[in-house]
Amino acid sequence: MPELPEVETVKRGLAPAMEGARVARLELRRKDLRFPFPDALAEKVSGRTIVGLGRRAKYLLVDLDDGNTLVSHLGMSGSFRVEEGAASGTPGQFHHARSKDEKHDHVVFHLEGPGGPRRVVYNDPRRFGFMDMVSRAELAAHPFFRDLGPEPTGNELGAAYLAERFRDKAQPLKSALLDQKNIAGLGNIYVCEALWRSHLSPIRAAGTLVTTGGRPREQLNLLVASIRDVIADAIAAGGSSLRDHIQTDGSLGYFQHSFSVYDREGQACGTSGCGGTVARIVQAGRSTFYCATCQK
DNA sequence: CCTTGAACCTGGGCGC
DNA sequence: TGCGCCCAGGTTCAAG
Repeated sequence: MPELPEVETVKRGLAPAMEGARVARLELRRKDLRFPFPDALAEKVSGRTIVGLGRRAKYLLVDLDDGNTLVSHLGMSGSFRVEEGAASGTPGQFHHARSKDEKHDHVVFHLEGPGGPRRVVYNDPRRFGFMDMVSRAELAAHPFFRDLGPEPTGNELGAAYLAERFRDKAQPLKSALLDQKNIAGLGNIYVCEALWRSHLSPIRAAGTLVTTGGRPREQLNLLVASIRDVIADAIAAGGSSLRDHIQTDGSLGYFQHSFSVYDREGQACGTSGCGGTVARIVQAGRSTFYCATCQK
């Protein structure tokens, strides 16, 4: 499911339910997701208070009051949902408000706070997601985060920075933008969309956007602006929902209705005056959607 | 160093 | 209705 805008949407949806709440119990319904859960994860989280939620790249960060951060990656199919009310079987007026367990519910946060008891449930059919516990002081140096490039929404990302990263690179632009070491948080959808907005071909060598002197060419400025714009637009739309919900209340993001090329093979290119058709090719084993007529 | 392909896992869609 | 095949928002690791 999740690239940066989807994880940001999840974070914003979880914040009202989780921030300031106490974890009465963390329930792990299996011993692993993509990786085994760290030792005694349930015991370490149970009883702690959540002091804040954060996001870095595609990672959701749950800051606890003991200085540790629960790090959650949603892989391809992970999602969170919030359920107000007490746990099943607990006598009380909230019982009716609680939803049924669903297939692939792997982790349940049983929370208590000013708004009453509630559950936050992590569901992940493919189990490519994972959770880990890292000391906040060591977060930046942790292997998950150590090599990540800048966030596309921040000031660090600019044409000069990308020129430095792309210089002399024969690697296709598509792959260079998917590389989390260059920019953190972009995935298949938003790379395709940003390249279309920039009129740049996904096949083109990344180094061709840099002069021999190492200066960014004008097209690199356009690429940076396109990346920023598409990410901002997607966050504003609550992310993209392809096969399932993205928002924590079960509703859908709607940026998928704004796709210009992603999953639009055979459809007309929307670039004004272009007249081309969206094509699908495979790069590094993944689908790339683009218009060969206007993306050079 | 670089690039590609397979692997991890389940489910949905489509053709027959 | 069922089967087989292909595809899927990510990341990592082996191989060439």
